[in-house]
Amino acid sequence: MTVDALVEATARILIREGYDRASTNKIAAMAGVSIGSLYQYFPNKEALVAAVIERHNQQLWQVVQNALVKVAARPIEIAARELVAAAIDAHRVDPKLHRVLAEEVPRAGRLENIEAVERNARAVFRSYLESRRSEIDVADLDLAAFILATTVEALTHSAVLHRPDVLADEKAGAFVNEVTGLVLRYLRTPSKAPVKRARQARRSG
Amino acid sequence: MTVDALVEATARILIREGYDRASTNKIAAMAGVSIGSLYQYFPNKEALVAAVIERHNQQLWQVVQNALVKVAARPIEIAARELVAAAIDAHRVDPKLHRVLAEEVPRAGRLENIEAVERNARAVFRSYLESRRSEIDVADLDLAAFILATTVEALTHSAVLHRPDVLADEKAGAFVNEVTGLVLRYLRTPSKAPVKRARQARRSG
Amino acid sequence: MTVDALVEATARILIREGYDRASTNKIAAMAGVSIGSLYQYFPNKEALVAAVIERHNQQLWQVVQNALVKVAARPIEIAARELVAAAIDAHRVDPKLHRVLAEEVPRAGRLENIEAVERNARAVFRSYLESRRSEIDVADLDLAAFILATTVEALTHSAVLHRPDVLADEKAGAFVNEVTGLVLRYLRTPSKAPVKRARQARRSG
Amino acid sequence: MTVDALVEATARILIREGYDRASTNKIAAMAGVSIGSLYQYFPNKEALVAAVIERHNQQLWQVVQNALVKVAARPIEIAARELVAAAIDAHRVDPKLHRVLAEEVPRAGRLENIEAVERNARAVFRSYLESRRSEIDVADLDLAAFILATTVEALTHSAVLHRPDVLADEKAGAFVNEVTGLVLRYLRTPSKAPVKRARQARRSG
DNA sequence: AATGAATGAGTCTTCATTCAT
DNA sequence: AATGAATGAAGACTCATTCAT
Repeated sequence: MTVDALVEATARILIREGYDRASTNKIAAMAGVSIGSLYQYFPNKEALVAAVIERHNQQLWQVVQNALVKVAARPIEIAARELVAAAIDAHRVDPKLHRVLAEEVPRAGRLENIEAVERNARAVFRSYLESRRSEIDVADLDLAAFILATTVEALTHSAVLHRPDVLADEKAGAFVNEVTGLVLRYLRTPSKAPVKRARQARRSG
Repeated sequence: MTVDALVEATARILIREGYDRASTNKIAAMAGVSIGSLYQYFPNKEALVAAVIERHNQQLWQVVQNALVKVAARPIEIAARELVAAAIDAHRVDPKLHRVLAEEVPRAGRLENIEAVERNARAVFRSYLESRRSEIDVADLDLAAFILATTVEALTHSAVLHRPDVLADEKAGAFVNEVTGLVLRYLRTPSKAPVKRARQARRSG
Repeated sequence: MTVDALVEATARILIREGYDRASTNKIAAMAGVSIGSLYQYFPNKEALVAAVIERHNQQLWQVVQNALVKVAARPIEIAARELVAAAIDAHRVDPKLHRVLAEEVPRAGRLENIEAVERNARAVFRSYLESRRSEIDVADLDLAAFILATTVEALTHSAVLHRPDVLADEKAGAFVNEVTGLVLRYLRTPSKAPVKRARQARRSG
Repeated sequence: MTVDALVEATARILIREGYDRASTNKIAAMAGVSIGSLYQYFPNKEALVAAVIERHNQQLWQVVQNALVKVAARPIEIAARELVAAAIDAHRVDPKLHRVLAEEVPRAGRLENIEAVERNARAVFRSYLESRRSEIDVADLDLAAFILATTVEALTHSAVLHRPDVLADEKAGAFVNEVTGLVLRYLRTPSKAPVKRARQARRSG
């Protein structure tokens, strides 16, 4: 299928050349398709990249979705660990592409959906927390969902993309343990009274 | 003079147009300087953006540095809260610029130093943890430093850049509390035994 | 089509403007083609000029080649005259272009083949001399080939490009006679003993 | 003297960079002078190059002139050899610069005097031939002067600039012998009757 | 549906030259 | 006299996009 070849070629070129050196001509060439055909299926370059994002998101979502389903009825201890592992797997789907999408593609126009998966995951994760309300000890469920989703995404992203050492065979388990522990302690330990003289975050110019 | 105007103009254009629509001609125009003058001070576009990154990093570092100094001899409870607040302040130095640098500028060639501050902060933060070794309960100090620095960066980044609601005047305190709590519980609560049937993160293709 | 138009336009612009005022934009305009099309067929300006040189050399070579073939089996007296005439004809193929190529185009990179024809001609001419070894009286065939080829090239070049008077209808015959005479006397007259007190060419700094 | 430094720097840059990569800024820098000062002494780049040509021609002329004076009253056998040697010496004054001037500098505007020396030499040489009219056997003195001057220039130019092998210590004498022989035979041997069926040089398009 | 030649606005960059100090 | 910051026209080249076939 021409469309598939083009999306695949776009992904490969994005990885090889980076976002701003990726040209539609190179993409068409790599797809083994004429530039004319490219424009028969995609109105412009943005749409091409959007399709890549779409496809990549779909794949990530699959991984996360699977984990969420599997874990839906399990207690938090199990769920946390499983979801952390799933987050790592998700980042491993196509790390190089993920890096380019995360670090180079401008979130403008049709391309603003790069973070769609994260939003999705956040929402579904919030639902999960809600269903486990009794087991956890947090004041603001929304805030907790935001904090945990962001944290787990950042840690697994960073580990997979920038710290391969942390995920080396013999250490990966420890990493998962640590992140899981971070999550669980946050959800279950009653926080101590806030420090008295605590200052608020200052406003800057 | 001219150099400053150019760096400032570059930052403004990056914000207004994004990385790949930022042209040296627009930058020169915005700086009120001829294109020739631009090239008298900067060998190419990359160098201009590198200077912006340099300057931005300097400013961020100032903020983080100040907090670290102030907190160097204080107990973790205080330090954690202070550093979270500092991380928020740092992200508030120039959030729009920070967003472009984080999301659009390719880390290639001279531009790979975008994350220099993060590396710096991570290292200095690790030193701090080391000095407080007795107060904390973690197995691997390096790993803990990586986890906490990444977490705090991600949370404050995300809050400042994407979730202004979370930092609204009446809620900012709660956010800082939560993040601080996340950090402290991680550092002080002995983790429970890992879940028995826990699976390791799977290797992907 | 387009390629030919571009090469032709390049030649015309080279003649009209000289090498360093010849711009790819002017060339495209003169060819009645967009600048984009120009770069679809030629990777850069150098390649365009190289194509002009190639084409010009081809034409020159045709002329010289024809003469050499016609003369291959003839005695020196005939051959010399014929080749001198051919050299004149060759320089008349496109004298203005020839002047620019000879005097302005830097022999660098892909452009170093400007003198390809001369090298060719020298080699084939040497072969001819070899085949006529018995009729001629020179010590060093290589040296003789170099001397005669250089001489005839220079004289016909100079006459065609700078001394039209010398080639005026009623005088052209005399010029050919003279050059032919120069060549034949060199090839056939045993040189007298070199002057006794002759000094060698001095080395310079 | 600033002027001298500039002319010298221009020559050096011409050699190092070629004509069209030679910029006034580089020249000023190499001369250790500000670009402003450069324009205090030379109205434009052309004038600078003209000065280099001027100076180079002066030096060449010196060499040729000396030889001509020394030889003025000597018989042709001596003179020919001496002048050939002088021509070699002249080309050795600054061969690299000579090459650039000969092959890259456009003979336009003020720069058309590149060949001034050759014209000079031709004229003076003609005078010499005239003074030796009785010793030589040529029909047209002008033509003979043109032919010999062009020939000797071309051969010594080519040898010095492109065929160092021909001027290697042990072979230089042979080269001078050959060229001298070429000249003398041309001047003294009565030419045989022109070949009967000789065709004239054809007119080309 | 597919092709690929053609387009031309727009990009980065150079460089001869000016002029206020 | 000297400086060198500033200028901006102009050049080489790229690339998203169109359209006739």
